[in-house]
Amino acid sequence: MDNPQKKSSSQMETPTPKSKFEDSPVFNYINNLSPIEPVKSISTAQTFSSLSFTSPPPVFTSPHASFHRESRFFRCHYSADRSKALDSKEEVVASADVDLNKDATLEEEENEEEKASIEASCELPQVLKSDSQTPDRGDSPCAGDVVEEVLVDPSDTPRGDNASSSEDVKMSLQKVVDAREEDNTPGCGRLMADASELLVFRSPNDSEAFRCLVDKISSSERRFCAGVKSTKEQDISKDIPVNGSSDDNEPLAVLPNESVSHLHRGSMRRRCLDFEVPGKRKKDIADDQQTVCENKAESSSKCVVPGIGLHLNAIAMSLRDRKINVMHEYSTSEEIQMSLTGSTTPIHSQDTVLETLDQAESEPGEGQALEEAPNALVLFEQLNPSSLKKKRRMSEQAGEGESCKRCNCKKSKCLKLYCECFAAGVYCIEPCSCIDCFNKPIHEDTVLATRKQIESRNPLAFAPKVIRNSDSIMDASDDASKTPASARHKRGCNCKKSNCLKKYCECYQGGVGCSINCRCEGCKNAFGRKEDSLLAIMESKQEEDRQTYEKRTAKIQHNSDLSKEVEEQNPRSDQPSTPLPTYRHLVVHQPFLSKNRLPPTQFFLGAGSSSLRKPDNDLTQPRNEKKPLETVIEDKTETMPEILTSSPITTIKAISPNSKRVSPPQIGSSESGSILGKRSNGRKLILRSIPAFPSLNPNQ
DNA sequence: GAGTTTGAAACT
DNA sequence: CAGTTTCAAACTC
Repeated sequence: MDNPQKKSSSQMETPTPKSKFEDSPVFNYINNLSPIEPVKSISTAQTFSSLSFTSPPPVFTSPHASFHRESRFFRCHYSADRSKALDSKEEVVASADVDLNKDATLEEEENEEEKASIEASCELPQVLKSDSQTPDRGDSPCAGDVVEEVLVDPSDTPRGDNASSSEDVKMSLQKVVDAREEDNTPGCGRLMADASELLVFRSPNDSEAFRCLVDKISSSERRFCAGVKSTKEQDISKDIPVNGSSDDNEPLAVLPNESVSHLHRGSMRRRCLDFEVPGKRKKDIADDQQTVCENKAESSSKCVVPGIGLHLNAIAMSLRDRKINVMHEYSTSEEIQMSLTGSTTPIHSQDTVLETLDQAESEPGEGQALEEAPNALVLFEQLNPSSLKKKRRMSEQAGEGESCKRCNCKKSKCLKLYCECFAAGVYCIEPCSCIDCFNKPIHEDTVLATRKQIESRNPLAFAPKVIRNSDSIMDASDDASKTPASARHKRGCNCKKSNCLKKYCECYQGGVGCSINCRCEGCKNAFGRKEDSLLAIMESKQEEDRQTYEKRTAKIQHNSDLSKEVEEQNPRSDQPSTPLPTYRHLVVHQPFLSKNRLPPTQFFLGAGSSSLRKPDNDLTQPRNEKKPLETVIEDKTETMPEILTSSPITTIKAISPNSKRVSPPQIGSSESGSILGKRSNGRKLILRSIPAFPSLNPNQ
């Protein structure tokens, strides 16, 4: 803690380069906008890396799916806080230097206090425990641990008192900074950065903490952070520099405290905490607002949310469930916002984002994860509700006496998805009632290996089970988004007896309606029945079809008119005489598409070709159908102009899906009798005809 | 708190 | 891929 020398020595290298970045307004701006960037850049840029990198991939990367979502989310909050921070940024830096000494003296005291408070809380034990339990990692203690503690702190502190909580956070941050100063360990910086960002996101209240952290960091690494950090709170002490999370590539010093954890562990724990924290926070908030005095509840609240997947699922559910009530209980919108934006979720999201990012990069194939990410707000909702849910559950099950209960595994050793903690990507903690639990930092290797194994089996095993439709995805089917079931369960449920009206149903539990993917029987899901979703899809499909049809017809007519004009103007012997070639050409193109993707039957049935698409990833069939259809249609429309230009009108007519409308009697002359016949029916016919073409062409 | 029900996860 | 078993949460009493 006391050695500025160490830090200075270790940090010296980085500062100069960083300062450059920091100086650039663009860099700052980017940082403000997306916390992810800075962190990532750090990790990559870092030379220390090994540690920093190792941490992310591990077990608790599960949240990956939410990547986009979170990024967006962050942006929102971030921007808010950051804008403020930007203003004060310079001040902060300056102040940081000044405060550095001051903070150092106070840090130890604060640390002790924090520890005490943390220990008191349910989760805290876990963190500390993990540290103590896992001496093996002790080699590389890093700020990450501290960060975790910090995160825990907020949750621990009763929410009612924002100021107090923020103070705690601050304290913890300072602590982190101190530790960091002391620590030379490389790679920790990243964690720090994450933590700082997380904190920022966490809640407006925490901003103070941020500042503190920044101050310290800046003090220790002023050059480093100077440009980067940023967020300062408007109201509260502006002097405190907000830390640029990004900054901290520097090696972190080893933490003297027990709390100091190894790098890996730090990351692991941090994640765990992240998940939990949100829940805690929310719960705390709710408690505070509802009843200031519910101390017991606090403990339970601390225990909060188990896992991402569960979170997501449970969240929505909990929201709509009773938990919603809790939300409403927030006296002011501000509070809600705080809880949503600032408080816990952000942290999750942060981690999630990072993890997601990593995964996304590593796993290009997982579009789902990205798709899932869509709405930060949604994520919030999900996360918060889950926390609420958890809270409720804990309070109910555990009762007040028991702090927090989480999993209750007896045979799975908490190394299977049966375990809520494991599934959520978090370590089991004391509140868990599990037996022979291996889901602990001590068994990190085992946990990672198991997780890896499970992921190998199912890459999305740790992804959120409930997928919110992203805008992009939804675009085609806005209707779906409008429907109550804009979000869907990843795989759908398989309920037989619960009618999707109980939490046995994952869809219901996740607060989402059942979808095509569900194999449930007698679905009565309050959030949307499977049948409803089907109907909605059909309707949307029809609507789309109608629109596309209209568009097409209009286009076709327009094209036909043009072509006619062209013909009249330039009567060519070539093309007019040989409509077939062009025709074929077109045909080939279209047929190919249709052939590959759409079975003729589908076309017939699904008049609404494109509309079918369902927002959710799930609808395998609808999606497939839709895609092909869309492509076909587009191709047709797009190709039309070419055809027109190069070929006679007749060909165009024949080709056009709308041909029936265009209804050119002339075409009949050409070879494609079959085509014509098909054509007569309009779109469907055309599509159907498409497949035939390929075969014809070769022969001819 | 114990027992039952339920459906996901895991296994075959 | 389907059927069965295992598992732990959700639920009931």
